[in-house]
Amino acid sequence: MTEHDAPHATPRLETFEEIATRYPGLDPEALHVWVVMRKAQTRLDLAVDAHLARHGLSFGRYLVLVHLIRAEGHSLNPAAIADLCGSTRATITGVVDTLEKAGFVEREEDPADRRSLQVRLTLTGRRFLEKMLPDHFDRLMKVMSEFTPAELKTLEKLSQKLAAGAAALERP
Amino acid sequence: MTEHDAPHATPRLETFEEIATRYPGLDPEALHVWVVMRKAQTRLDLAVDAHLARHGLSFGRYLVLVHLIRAEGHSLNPAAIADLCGSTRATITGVVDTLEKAGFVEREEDPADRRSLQVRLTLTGRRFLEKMLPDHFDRLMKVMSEFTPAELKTLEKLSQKLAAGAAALERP
DNA sequence: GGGTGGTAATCAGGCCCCTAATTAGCTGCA
DNA sequence: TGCAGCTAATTAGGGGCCTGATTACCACCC
Repeated sequence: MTEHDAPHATPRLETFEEIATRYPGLDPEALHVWVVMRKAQTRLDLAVDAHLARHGLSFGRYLVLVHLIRAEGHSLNPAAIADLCGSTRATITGVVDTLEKAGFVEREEDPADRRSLQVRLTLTGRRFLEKMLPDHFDRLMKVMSEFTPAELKTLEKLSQKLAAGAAALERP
Repeated sequence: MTEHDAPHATPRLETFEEIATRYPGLDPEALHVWVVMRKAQTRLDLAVDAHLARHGLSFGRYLVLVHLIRAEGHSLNPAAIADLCGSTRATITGVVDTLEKAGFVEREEDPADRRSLQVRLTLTGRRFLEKMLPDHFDRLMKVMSEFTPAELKTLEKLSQKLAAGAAALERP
């Protein structure tokens, strides 16, 4: 009746595993490590999001705040923030809206160019960061304390190879 | 005038880096590796999403299709799919809606329990996977070919430690 | 047999981030 | 001068995934 009632009639690939085993260039060990690695990354991502959410932050909001506190005068324009965060100006507009409502940043007109503006961390925002960052660092250090110094070096090297390999996903 | 005009008047923590260096438990090397690692993960995530998007898939849709093709009878109920994908039933409802519109899956009533249903991969869906998976595997292998067999083993081990460490982010 | 509690999927509404279109202002050149 | 083309930020609208409420149904137990 349906195709899979007669699997022997045609040499059809029936499952993911069959396709995998028949794919000539495939290294099962490499595929296994890929899956383990991606699962770990997903779990870490979720944990980071949940951790930041406890402080009322999304990752995007957190990143903007950190770039602002690092910046000269705790102040940047939206375009610069977008570049530093690797996101778009439109996204930054929304994130800054939220942070402004929370009182953590404020927008100031740029007298030299009326198209432009500066986003400045407020005192409230700075105090908030000073309060949340120790917990943040504490948790990061607890994650990283799984690794010996030698493993840290290895992790860094492998991360760089991974970033290089990501380019292979982006090609034609 | 504003607080930061008089940085010497109060021993205030002014920047992320200052907070970091003053934080007693902080290992700068570990923090550096954390940042390198997270950037690599972000880049990989974006690359995977872009690669799947070229096939018209989100990661969620891809995952549902893969679990279906692996399943007995290419068929699962939404609750099982949600468990396998690590997402909620409500999310699966939406993903299955999209896949159904594309003709890749169909819903069938479960005669034994009228609350329940089966989501089945259609022939169209299976053919689609058979066509896209070789490209998918090809790209994954290109990513993983950055690593020697020994490095793969190390990567697996470090990934597992990372997943274990993620728990440290989740605690009180 | 009829209510009570549990479970299946779905709906309603929200958050985050994206792209494309829009508005406003700058700049350089005929 | 005035206009063409660029650039800044925003708005409009959409996609993906979430939580919490809702609807329909099963199953147990009195």
